[in-house]
Amino acid sequence: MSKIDDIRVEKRYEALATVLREQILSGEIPSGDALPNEMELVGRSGLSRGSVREALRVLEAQGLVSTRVGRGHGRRAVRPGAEHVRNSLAFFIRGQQVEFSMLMETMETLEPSLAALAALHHTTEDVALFHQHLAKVRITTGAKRFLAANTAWHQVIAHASHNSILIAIYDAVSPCLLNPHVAGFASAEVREEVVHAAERIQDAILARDAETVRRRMARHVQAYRARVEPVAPKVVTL
Amino acid sequence: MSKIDDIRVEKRYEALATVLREQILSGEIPSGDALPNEMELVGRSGLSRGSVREALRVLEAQGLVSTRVGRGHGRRAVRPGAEHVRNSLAFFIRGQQVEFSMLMETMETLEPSLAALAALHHTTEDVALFHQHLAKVRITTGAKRFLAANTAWHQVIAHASHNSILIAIYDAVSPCLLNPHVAGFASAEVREEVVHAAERIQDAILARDAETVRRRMARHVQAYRARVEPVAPKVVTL
DNA sequence: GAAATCATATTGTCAAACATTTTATTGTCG
DNA sequence: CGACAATAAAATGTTTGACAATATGATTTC
Repeated sequence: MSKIDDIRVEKRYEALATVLREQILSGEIPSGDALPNEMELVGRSGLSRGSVREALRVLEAQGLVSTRVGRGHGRRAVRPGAEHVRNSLAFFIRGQQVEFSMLMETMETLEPSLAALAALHHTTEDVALFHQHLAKVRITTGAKRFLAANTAWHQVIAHASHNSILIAIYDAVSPCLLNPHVAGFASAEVREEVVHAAERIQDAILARDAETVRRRMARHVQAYRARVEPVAPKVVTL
Repeated sequence: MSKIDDIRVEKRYEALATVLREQILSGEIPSGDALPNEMELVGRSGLSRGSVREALRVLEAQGLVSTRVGRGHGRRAVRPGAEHVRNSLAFFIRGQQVEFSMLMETMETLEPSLAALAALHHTTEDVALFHQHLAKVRITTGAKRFLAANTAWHQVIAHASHNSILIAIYDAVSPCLLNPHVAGFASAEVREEVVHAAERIQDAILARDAETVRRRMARHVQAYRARVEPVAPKVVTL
């Protein structure tokens, strides 16, 4: 006998969710447009209100609709954004008890590429942010605030890549690295070293020299890892 | 007046979902364990069954619980896995009308790193799969099947990195590149070139020479991009 | 015309029943 | 005693109907 296993009948609310999801993702219901209200969907689908609500709840959890109560409101279709990717990645990282070294590998993968892409794609608005944030890093002295400023600069670089997929991933992973590592930035020496590296990276970005950017950022992240990994907990708890 | 805007009262079912989600992610309810059944939760939470069900539906959509009906079953806690990340990334890519060049940038970021990590972390089981899949690529001639075999080989390399974060992302993105590009692999010349590149990459992986692997894979992916991008549609439709 | 009031549309919540699915139990027959 | 069939039970799925909460739109009042 061949597999007649796992036949999983589709539940009614699932079927409705699937239909609506397809309409949203295909653009048949454009992003921002109102969905039919619950009673309307009850009428059209033949399901009860409870089942309709479960379908809508699923879509909401998947980031495809947003809900507001009150006259004139209701539910709108939403294009799933970076926040949602961030969420599910965060669940993954927490749930899988991901090791710190794995996060660092991910950063070593992402940051050089993001910076290289920033070198290629950055705009004049990006440049303004570069200078603004690097200046902030230069003048910040406290370990904790220095780390925050430095992180913000990295963020700005990442966003200048204008690659929303990589940005979404970066935004999901980078917060996981912030907790315990303040200590590594206590000394003025280390801070000066970091500022110097950032300046050289930013210079190369402004010169649109992608390969130099990639090399320098790779070294920078490796240095960060070498400084932080001995102190960091093995498993990320978030 | 400061912001008293967007006060968003938390709905009751949301509150319950949050509590249960925290219990699952923290490991208080270990993965695989049964959740309390609906009536039990009704009793404990004071909510109605409908609200309890909406909470559970949300968690299910977030990949944190699985449901089976029938005596002896019910709901189990689940550690959110790669499939869920894949899903939400797929929604993002579809919904945002991502450009093809952005996908290629992502692959150019991921593949060299994945291969380099595979060089460092691969096991003997991985090696067996390497040989097996590369052999398949060598002997496959049809354009379509060649592309499939080649993709499978890349997949094996990626998984040998043993970095589940990067693997999840890779698995989400790589299927988006499969549709239209079969034509690029029609000629025997191209196929031979690809096989040769794969062999050299695999040799370096087996030699655990990560930097050589990274360089060769980077070139390989760039060549792929150069071959495919002129033919590919600008926006990914999936 | 501005402010207060009321009406209405929409989602949120509760309650109780019945349907469906799947296992566990029991009972019957050989 | 064991295999198989019938039945009970436990869990989620679905329906129906009502009322609560919320936020806007319409109306009245001054």
